[in-house]
Amino acid sequence: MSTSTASTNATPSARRKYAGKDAKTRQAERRQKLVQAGMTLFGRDGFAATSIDALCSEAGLTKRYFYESFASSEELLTETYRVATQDLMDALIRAASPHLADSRALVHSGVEEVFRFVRSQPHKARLIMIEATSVRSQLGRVYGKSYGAFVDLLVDFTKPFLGSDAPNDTILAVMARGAVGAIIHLCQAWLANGCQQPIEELVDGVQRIFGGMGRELGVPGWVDAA
Amino acid sequence: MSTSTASTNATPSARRKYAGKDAKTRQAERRQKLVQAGMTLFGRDGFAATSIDALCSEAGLTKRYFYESFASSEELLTETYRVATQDLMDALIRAASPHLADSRALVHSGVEEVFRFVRSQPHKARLIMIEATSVRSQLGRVYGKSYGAFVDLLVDFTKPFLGSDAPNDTILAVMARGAVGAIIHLCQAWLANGCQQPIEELVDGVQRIFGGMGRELGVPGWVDAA
DNA sequence: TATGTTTGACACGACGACGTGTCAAATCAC
DNA sequence: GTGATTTGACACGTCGTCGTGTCAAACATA
Repeated sequence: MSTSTASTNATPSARRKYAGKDAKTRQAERRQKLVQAGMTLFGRDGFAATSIDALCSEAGLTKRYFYESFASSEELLTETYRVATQDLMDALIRAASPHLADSRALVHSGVEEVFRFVRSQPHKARLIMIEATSVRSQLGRVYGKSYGAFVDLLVDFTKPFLGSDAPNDTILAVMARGAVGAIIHLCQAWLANGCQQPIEELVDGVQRIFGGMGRELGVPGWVDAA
Repeated sequence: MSTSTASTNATPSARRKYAGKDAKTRQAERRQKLVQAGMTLFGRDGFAATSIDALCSEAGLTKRYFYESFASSEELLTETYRVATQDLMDALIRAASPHLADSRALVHSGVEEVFRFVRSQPHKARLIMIEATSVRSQLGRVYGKSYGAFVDLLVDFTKPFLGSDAPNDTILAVMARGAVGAIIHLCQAWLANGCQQPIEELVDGVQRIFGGMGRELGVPGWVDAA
């Protein structure tokens, strides 16, 4: 498929090793390098301002190897976004899971982790929070799904604490979507200002929003607290 | 300025009327047409997918007149965004101002109006809610300012109702920013699904978020209500 | 009607990005 | 060492957009 020579087609010596690595391994490493370059450039300059040549240059590869792994610039963006989102999701779960029983600590640790993530990996964050919303077609669907995953995560974290008079799932979903949106937008504004505002202030504000929602939903830890 | 003939420069006969209209009037009308075309195309196809030729074609003008009013595609986008945002702001104030005394009605009318606006003018909404966040440089600043205006509006609407134990302005600003972000994100998701979900559900969810925040802030109408 | 301005249509060169192709150098297997 | 293959560098043609320029037709004024 790669070369036009019809004779050496199947797998005669395609498994040759280079640098002690399998052909498949090398290919995967190149792909990995491209995704990494995508993190840097898409996150720093934005999708529209990033050319395939620039990506290859950043990855230390040539265009040939770009098209080996991706059919278009947007395809790389989609994969890059997927990886970045997964990273955030992992970090979030890792930070929050020790506090599954305490709703206040759960919110605090989760929210704080998001802002920490944004500050420590601004490129990745920019990709997730800003660049993703803009690009149409392909990424649109991926973004929708991924965004929904965070909403679902929030709902899952919340459900165990819900009171008996909580609203139905539809309204709950709207609230969760709004809550995720609030955090995303705070991150966007924060990034736009170079993450200058102290994290504590942001966490405090978000926690009050969540606190209000917690009261609204009859979550035990919130209803009586000041 | 327009032609290079240095002789007819000042205002010898530049005030000639065409179609019964002043030169300045015609120029303003052309500019207006371009802004309208920007609403349609930027809002429908996105900034990246909209060429200057397409804008001129949509406006029924030629490129000459584009550069007469704008130096670049992004300059038109900025102006288009400014107008669209102003429209939303006006609609919002118009809908909310009859209910300045009743915090519940204020929130309900305001939030409902936003969703109504989005559904009735999806292009404009897409421009405000989605396209604006993506484009860098010029628009970045305008977006920040405009977004801040909505946040300020919300704070202004809220302040009269605040209890004595309300948090300081910094935290209040974070909460307001988050609240605006929640609405924007709900609109984004709503738009992505073709505005299928009933407005009442969205309004209900947002109102519960605001309700929680109202309780958190000690707003009279919210603290005791179910 | 005659004149000069405004307008619209379109052509032009420049530029950058894309996707493909070529070719020599580096590298491994035998 | 020899041959085959992977790799990197780069050239090429194509395309779309940009910004400017040209030119004839339409039109208002005298």
